[in-house]
Amino acid sequence: MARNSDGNKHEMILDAAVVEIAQRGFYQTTVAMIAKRAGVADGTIYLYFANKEEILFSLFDRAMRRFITEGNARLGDAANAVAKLRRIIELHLQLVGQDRDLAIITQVEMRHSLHFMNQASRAQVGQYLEILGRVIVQGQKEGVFRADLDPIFSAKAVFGVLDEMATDWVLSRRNTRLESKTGDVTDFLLAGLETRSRAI
Amino acid sequence: MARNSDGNKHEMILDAAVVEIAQRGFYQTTVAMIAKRAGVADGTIYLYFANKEEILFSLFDRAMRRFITEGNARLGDAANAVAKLRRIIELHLQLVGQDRDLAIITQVEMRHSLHFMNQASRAQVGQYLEILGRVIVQGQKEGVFRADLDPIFSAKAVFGVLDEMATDWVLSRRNTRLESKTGDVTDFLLAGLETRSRAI
DNA sequence: CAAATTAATGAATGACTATTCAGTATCTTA
DNA sequence: TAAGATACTGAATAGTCATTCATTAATTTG
Repeated sequence: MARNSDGNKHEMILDAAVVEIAQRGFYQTTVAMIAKRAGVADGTIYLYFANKEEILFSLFDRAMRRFITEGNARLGDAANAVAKLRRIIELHLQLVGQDRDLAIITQVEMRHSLHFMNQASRAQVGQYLEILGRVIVQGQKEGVFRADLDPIFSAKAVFGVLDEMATDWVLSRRNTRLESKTGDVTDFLLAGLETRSRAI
Repeated sequence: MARNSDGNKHEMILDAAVVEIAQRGFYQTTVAMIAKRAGVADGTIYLYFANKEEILFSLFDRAMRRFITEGNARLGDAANAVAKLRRIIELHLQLVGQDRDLAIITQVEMRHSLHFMNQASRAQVGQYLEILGRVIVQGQKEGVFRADLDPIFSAKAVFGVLDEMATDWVLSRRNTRLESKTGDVTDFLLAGLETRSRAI
């Protein structure tokens, strides 16, 4: 047999990897298992990826690219900082909550090594934190966010809350939707960020 | 040779494991490496632990026991909810920030498998979340925390911020102290929790 | 002090699995 | 349609490492 008959094998392998790794974890998943689910021979994996670890890296890349594309597409119009922050929270929970297997990998599997966290993952998270930071600075300029907050710190705090919600959702067996936390999160974070002049 | 000449071997092995696993990650660390650093033979490890994974579990247990002991010892006197929350934040950052190797393990290495996260780790985090939740309920009864917040949600949000600070600290090479974030965190979280009646 | 008991050793085992590569099938081109 | 290129296969390889256990050493007991 030969020749890419149906779909893109690269994609098919990544899709298979998501399912297998989510189920068993990266180290318990063998290359053979991924190959089997993808419907290719073991050796074929190595025509598309240099080694097993690169599958994980590619997985993260693909997810992050989608995340950013989708994000940009849906964030553009938001005018003020509060609207932007609302949108980011909504988007984050929506996108992570969309695919549980992928979420297992980003929230759990991918954090398994300093090496990895430093290399791929944190660089991307860093970009995300920068975007958040800029929104916070904007809000401070608009006078709606407290001026005394360190934007870098605040960005991390926001990310921390979102990330914990995501992890909690992944680990809970219940059949809730992650999106359902959007209101609570927005409420809590805005309370922490906004100036009190508009108080109740 | 024989007979526990110097210290408790169980402890010595765990101490060695912390260093080795922090350096290389759990899967890159061999039992032989741990044995070597602990100054015992490979086989000796198995007189104290059923298998390699149990070393990781025990590590977490020991850390958590210390965390709780220290916590109880230093939390007892705090009277109102705000004081308690301040103390918890301070304590969390102080205890995690005390030992970087251990922090690498709790913040990174330990999160590498759903299996583990479900079993050991999350059960303990659950207890911690309960304590936080109770403090928040107390604050609501005292009238200082917003009554409309879901305590369970709020506890997770608080934990999320603390956990993100810890992870960020572990992954940053800079020589900061984690404790130095105490003020910012307290400030941010109280703003999110407190009623606005006491405004500005 | 001679059994008997306990603690520890570390070389050998056995299982596992990432990766390779010689071979096979399909497709393209001239 | 024959030769060449391309894509894929999957059995074999080679290395790694958790775990075992026969043996040795120290300690205790009678």
